[in-house]
Amino acid sequence: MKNVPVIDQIIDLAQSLIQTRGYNAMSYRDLADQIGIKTSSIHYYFPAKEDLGRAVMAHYRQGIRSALAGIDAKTPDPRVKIERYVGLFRETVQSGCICLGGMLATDFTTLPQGVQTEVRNFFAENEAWLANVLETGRTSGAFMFEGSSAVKASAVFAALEGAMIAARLFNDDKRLVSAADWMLDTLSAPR
Amino acid sequence: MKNVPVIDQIIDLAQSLIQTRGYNAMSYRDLADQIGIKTSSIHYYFPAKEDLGRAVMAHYRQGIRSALAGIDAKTPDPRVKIERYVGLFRETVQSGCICLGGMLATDFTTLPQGVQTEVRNFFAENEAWLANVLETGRTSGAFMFEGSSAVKASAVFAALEGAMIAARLFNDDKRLVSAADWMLDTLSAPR
DNA sequence: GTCTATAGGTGGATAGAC
DNA sequence: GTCTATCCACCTATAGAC
Repeated sequence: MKNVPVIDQIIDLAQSLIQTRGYNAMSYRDLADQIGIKTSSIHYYFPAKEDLGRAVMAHYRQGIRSALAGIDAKTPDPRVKIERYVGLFRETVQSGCICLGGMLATDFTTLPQGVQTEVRNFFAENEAWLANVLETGRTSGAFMFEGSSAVKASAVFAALEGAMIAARLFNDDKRLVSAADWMLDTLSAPR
Repeated sequence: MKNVPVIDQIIDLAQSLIQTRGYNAMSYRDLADQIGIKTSSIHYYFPAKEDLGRAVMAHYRQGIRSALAGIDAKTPDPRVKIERYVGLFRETVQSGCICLGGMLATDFTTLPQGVQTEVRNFFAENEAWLANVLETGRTSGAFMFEGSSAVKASAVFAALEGAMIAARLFNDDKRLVSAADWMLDTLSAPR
């Protein structure tokens, strides 16, 4: 058994609740009751909900950053990279969640400004990584597409986010897989 | 000036607020204040929030149904149909909203059961229409793709929903257009 | 149908004891 | 650091006058 610091328990549970229920349906009371502390203890670490929201999104971004670095370290093949990237999404949807970024993007207008910025940065970061993979793949001949790789990357990322939302809606992760397969197929050079 | 019945004002405003802020961030007080009535008057028409939620989603579905019938009546060309369909999404995103179905799909776990059912039906209805257009297009040679048209339709719909969310996030409706262009391109006969 | 008044619950947040 | 106690704003919902 590990002795997980309370602050980490708060962040982890808050992330999970936001991914499942959304920002506005996650409350200090939910967190306190499930962790077994009082709401005032959470306010000690995160005086305002905005502080907690930013911390959760920052932690999530750091996790993605590590995962992307791991993918880059394990394979140079752009196609395999995308496959592994899709694997990250599949893990999330299999646990009954959608992406934190996708959830907060729909909650966007109700978010404190500091959280809004984190959400936009999350999107930009994913799209930048994808754009690089796509551009590398096009150069090597693994991929074939026209136009800006950045524009294509944003379309790919949005398609995955949408597929994730639909997959959870119907409790059917094949929706994510088939959407990803289609994308990879159309990005590949014709046989 | 038209004399819009109060019940219609409620439904219209509730729809707009949910599309902008989400189900849980839309309140009876918001509605009452903006319309200029009291919350108890809204409860007269919609005793529980679930009743209002179902009415809004049902009204939205009816609007989409009319729009799809209008598209079907105006052109038999599958490609043009998709283009007009995308036009519906663009109108929404240009008014600073995302699709009601997409919003409620992320709010899904917090929704009353009756609203959940409406959301699933909304997705199914759009996908069924898309599947039919895709299948017709494949038969006529306008489209070229492998596998089930229903599976492809769900991927197309999810991609549009995701693109919409991202387009609003960055206040950039070109994101929706480029995603739609890419889809139409890959559905068309190979280059 | 619309209102006043109110109930009971939950939201984020703070002061101060320990 | 964690607690008790409390604040006030907001939420959905209902009873009953008009």
